[in-house]
Amino acid sequence: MKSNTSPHRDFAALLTDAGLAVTTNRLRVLEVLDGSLSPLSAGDIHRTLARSSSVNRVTVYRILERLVRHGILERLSSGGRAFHYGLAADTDHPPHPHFYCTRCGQMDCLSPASLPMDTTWLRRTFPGRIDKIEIRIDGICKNCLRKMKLET
Amino acid sequence: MKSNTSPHRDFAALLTDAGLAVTTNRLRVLEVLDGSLSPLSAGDIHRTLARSSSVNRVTVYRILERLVRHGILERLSSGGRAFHYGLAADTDHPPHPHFYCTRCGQMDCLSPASLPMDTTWLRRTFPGRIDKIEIRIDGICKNCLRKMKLET
DNA sequence: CCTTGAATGCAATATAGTTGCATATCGTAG
DNA sequence: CTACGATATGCAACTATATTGCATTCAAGG
Ligand SMILES: [Mn+2]
Ligand SMILES: [Mn+2]
Ligand SMILES: [Zn+2]
Ligand SMILES: [Zn+2]
Repeated sequence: MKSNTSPHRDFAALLTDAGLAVTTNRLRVLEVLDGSLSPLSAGDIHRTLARSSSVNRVTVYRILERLVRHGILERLSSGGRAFHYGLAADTDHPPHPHFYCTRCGQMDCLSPASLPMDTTWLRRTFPGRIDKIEIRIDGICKNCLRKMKLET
Repeated sequence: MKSNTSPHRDFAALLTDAGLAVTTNRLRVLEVLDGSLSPLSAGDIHRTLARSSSVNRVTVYRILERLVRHGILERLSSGGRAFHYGLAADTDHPPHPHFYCTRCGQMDCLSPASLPMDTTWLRRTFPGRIDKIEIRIDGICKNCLRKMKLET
């Protein structure tokens, strides 16, 4: 029985299909990201993994890089200095904008419908190759706004 | 006589109006960005300035940070590791998406009309504070595409 | 099991940006 | 015009994030 509310995919198959070895570290990275509501930085992921068992942070960087290059993860620039990573868009997880809180560094997924946009003209007329379109909203998240009020 | 095709603004006045001291370095940073067709990284700007006279790179970082905080410049995340800076949007220079070439690192301004989008619903319903909306297209620029073909 | 190429760990290195503090410059009051 | 206080700049050290080289371990196929 496979739940369709909790979207745990078969990550081993996902890796195999991409021609990648199935290793504990790769599965654990994917599980962390799958379990997260929002994209995480390499540091976030490394800290999370390190709580259950030791992984080298370089390994985390290499896994992320590799999974991004195979289209399994997507890498988002965050408005801060660290990239954030999330499961790549696919049929039941369409591309969407993200919100980045410049105070706490938290990144959130927004609904795909929150910022509707038509890319067909751009894609038809742009003279280079388009690989990705990234939309990021920067600001202060709800939680931080509340904290800021309390502080004053 | 003031040209209206070549958009050299009175940067000294711009600084004064913002309550900032008018220094040679600040004027030179603004001139470099005004003369550039596309947003530049702090490193680009520093190299350009250093060709005519010596400036410390820390000074460039501090100028950029300050001008961004006063709304004179805007800071764009680039898909790579370095931020890029350009003159902030205003009435005759509306916000627009940017293209980032992942091969040569060049960033280009796109026409504001190239990716039309309606932000009103998002702005009305988002529970946090929205400071900026950034749209970036990543890919390979025309020039790099040509070079890549020649190489193969 | 064995073999082999890929994955991982670890140390060193790279890149971009930041901080502390001393000195130089700007803006203004006299 | 000059002097003074505030701020900008230079320089060195430092931080945060990511990458590279190389030795060791592990996964996948026979
Ligand atoms: Mn997302
Ligand atoms: Mn632009
Ligand atoms: Zn926040
Ligand atoms: Zn290019």
